[in-house]
Amino acid sequence: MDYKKLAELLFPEITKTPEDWEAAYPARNLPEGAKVTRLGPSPTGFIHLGNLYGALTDERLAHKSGGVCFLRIEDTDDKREVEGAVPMLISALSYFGINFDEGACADGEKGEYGPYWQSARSEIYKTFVKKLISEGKAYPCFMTEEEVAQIRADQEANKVNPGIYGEYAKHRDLTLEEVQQRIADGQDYVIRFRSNGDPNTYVNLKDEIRGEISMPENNQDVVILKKIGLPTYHFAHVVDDHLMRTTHVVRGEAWIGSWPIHVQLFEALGWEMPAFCHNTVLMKIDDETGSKRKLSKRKDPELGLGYYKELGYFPEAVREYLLTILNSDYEEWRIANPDTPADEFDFSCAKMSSSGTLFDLNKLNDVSKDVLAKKSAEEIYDFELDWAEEFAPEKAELLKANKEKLLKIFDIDRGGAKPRKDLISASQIFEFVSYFFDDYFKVETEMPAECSKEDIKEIFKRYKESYSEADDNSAWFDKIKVITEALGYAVKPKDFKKNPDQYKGHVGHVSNCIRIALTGRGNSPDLWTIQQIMGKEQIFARLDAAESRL
RNA sequence: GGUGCCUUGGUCAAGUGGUCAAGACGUUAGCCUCUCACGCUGAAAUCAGGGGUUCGAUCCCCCUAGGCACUACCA
Repeated sequence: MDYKKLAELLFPEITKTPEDWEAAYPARNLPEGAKVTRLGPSPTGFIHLGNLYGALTDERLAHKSGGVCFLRIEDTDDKREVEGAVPMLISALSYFGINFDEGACADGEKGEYGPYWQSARSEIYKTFVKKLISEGKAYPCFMTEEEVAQIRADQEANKVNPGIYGEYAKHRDLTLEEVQQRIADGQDYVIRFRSNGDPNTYVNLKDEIRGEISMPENNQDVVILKKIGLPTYHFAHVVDDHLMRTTHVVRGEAWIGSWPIHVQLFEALGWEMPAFCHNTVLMKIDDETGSKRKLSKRKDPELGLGYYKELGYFPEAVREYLLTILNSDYEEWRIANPDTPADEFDFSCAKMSSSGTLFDLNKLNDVSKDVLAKKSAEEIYDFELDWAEEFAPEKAELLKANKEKLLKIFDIDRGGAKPRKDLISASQIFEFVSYFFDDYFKVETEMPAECSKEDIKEIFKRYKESYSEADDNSAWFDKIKVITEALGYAVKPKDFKKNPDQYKGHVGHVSNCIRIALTGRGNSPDLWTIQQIMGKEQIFARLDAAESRL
């Protein structure tokens, strides 16, 4: 068999040589140790937290090392492309701080190693397919999909390993004449890799996250070029990551199984392998079965990135959370370096877990509280406003009309050594401060049982009589104490706890009557501060309204 | 069926042939305190099971179980 003739017969239109492409995409000129990573999504639209989780590894590895992170669209499957998916993907990732140095952009692409859409790289793939054919390392296979399916069915029935290999690779050794004839007959064909692997021989592979992994050699004559003239993932991955000079292939653990195929391909092409990082996927507990499973775009719409944006989580908080579950030493680093930008953390594959992590909303919220506690009132306000303008226009109006007031509200207990940590997300923050606004004020808590209606009325009456906006915090509280004592309540809660029979209640109950009247809730930040923001008019109106509800 | 990966408290996890088996979230007791939050001090809670190897195993080996994934002209 003259393989060169076969190659020429199959790909007469390919005139470029492998050397041409090598020259077109020279080694990158990067500092020592700089990593080149890539994200290779298929353009199917929806993107969820799990995708972000994976993408963050690429981004950190590259940017922490002074390298390059690029975006390559893996659209070799003509059936899956979703309109507008790529711009959506890019903007969602960008919102959460994942930006690419090169590759696909919303309005095209940038960079010297393109095209970055695999569907536009057909000529490149074919050049290398042609090379493999000319060396006898690949061959055309004319079996129809039905034939292949039948072989598989027979194999399963006979309990032998399914696939096209050995005796099942019927077109492995067709003569040049046979190939010519079939093409003349108009038969479709794919190009298969001619595997010389032996499943009884094992290959030892090194994974940056998991260490050494031993797997049987691949013996399948896998398809490398599909009927439609585009490559399968296996071939595209090998060619692209070589030509785009990727140094670290970060991908899901699902790819471990086909790793031996990729190894063979790299060897057949005479290329050096990049480093591999097979990461785990984010899991959740399935509500129905109660067991752990990976995030699904169909079952878990609430884990879509758009959902977090809509709830108003700070992108920085989501990123911080992801970092804490991505690198096991991140949390301790953060405790030791509370004010250092997250980007300075020394992200490493070695600190990644090799078992699937369960998504934990509690933890996300906790991380978010810490992140927000360090923001200024202005930053909180600006974020809140941006969020409202996109998702709740009527709230945006309110926020704009009350900017000064809100800045004061957000400033309560902010910035000190022990800042409040009760702000989580934009939607929750709005809810948290909503009682300041009459349109959103709701009575959520009953008056304390310790206080009778008559007492409450009396408390309000005396409170209004004595109230002065000029009082400072302690002067204000002294007046509360006076009322407390006069009505038979304990000024010190401890006294009440020691002798509950001697008092109707304590100062906490009395002040909570006022708190509930003003905020509708039993819990709130410091009452005096709240009143300074509210102003006398609103305070008195709320007290009167509360009294009328008794 | 075959192959591979994974298995330390409810969750994320550190860790080593000899430890009282870190830490964080959550839960919880208390302190502080006008409520909440913050902060502080405590508490409960973990090495999947069974065999080996060893003076000794969470750690090394084997088996089992469970979870996850791959086994396409999808990625």
